[in-house]
Amino acid sequence: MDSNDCIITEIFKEVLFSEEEKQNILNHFETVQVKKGEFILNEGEQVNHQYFVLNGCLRTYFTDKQGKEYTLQFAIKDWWVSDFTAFFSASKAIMTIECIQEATLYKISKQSTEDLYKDIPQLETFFRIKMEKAFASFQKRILGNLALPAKERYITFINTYPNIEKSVKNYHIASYLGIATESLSRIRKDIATD
Amino acid sequence: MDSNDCIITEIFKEVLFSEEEKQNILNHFETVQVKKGEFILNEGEQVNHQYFVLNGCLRTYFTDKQGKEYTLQFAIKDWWVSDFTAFFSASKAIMTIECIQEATLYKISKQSTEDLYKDIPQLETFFRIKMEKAFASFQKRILGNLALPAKERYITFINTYPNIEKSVKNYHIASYLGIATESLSRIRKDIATD
DNA sequence: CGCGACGTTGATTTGCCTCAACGATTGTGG
DNA sequence: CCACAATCGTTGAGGCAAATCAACGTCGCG
Repeated sequence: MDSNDCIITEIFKEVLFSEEEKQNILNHFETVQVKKGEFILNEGEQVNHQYFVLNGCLRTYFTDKQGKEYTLQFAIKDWWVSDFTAFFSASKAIMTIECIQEATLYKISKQSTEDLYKDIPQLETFFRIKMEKAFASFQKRILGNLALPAKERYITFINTYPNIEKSVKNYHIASYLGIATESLSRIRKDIATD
Repeated sequence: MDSNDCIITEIFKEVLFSEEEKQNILNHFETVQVKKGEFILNEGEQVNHQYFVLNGCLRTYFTDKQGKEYTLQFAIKDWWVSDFTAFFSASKAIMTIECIQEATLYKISKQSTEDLYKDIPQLETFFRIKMEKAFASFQKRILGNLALPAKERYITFINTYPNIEKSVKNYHIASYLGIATESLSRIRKDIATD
């Protein structure tokens, strides 16, 4: 029961549950281990799960017709990851999720998520608030993309996600910022010579 | 009671309530009438309310240091509007909300929203799902801004929001797309001569 | 009617992309 | 553990999409 408590507190740090509730929650989660270079979701697949990242790093990206990749987000410790647009509407993925640093994940299905909402209303509140924060961060990103030039977007990125910066390749960051790897290289050089 | 039913069904179309619940909900809402050119929120103000748009049109925009405006979103009939980032965290607005076409709004405070979540769990579900959809549309916008050139973004916009297009000035659309008004003008010309 | 707001057009500039080549670093098999 | 290949990052040259600056139509409204 000790290690179970551990999982629960990892995922739902702020929430308190009864023993019965804990057991109920645990029955819906499954641990997954993924290696660098593996994919937990491919474009076109049905999206039935969301994942909580215990450790490691993943990236969610979109691939356009020319094969260019655009990173929507990185996920490290304590983040949830999925193609949420598809997950919420129980439809097919338009995104790919790649493991870029060996990771341990807790996996839960959409059905389980909804069952838990019914059984434990606090969980619906928990996920609602998570959503609100994710929404806010997306809003910030949209404004940043509209209002800031590439250099400032890069600076904002490394300030906002100092932990992620260490785990990912520069070309991943470039694809997150929406610029070419060469441009990022020049920006870095430019910043270095201040 | 008839007109009250009307308000409730306007806002929460999909949800069914008891008479008691309806009365409870109504006690928390207030009708607001705003004229073109008026503001329902200014940058720096405490954000305590969100608004449901019954009719008319508003725009939420961010202003940078140089005074340039970036439209985050338009709101027409059936949309909710606020500086949600600030609303969720009960903090100060970084956005301005301007009425660009005379509008009727239903207004509710953050406190009231949370009280209603406790009294009527269906409402928390309702708002959670709203959030999920808003999150999905923001995700789409981020990817569009990263992956598409200005012309394609404009075409996507007028296809996605044909109703909004009629209500707003071209320079509002330009500020939504993140381009100069002159560029939008040239894109429109370009599209016209196909 | 005339003024101000809005939209268009032209000329020029600029930030970033693309293409190409070349260092640096990492990983792997002998 | 080294050698070599593959991957990743950097640099340079040239091009393009969109910004900026400036001027000029056009429309709606007091």
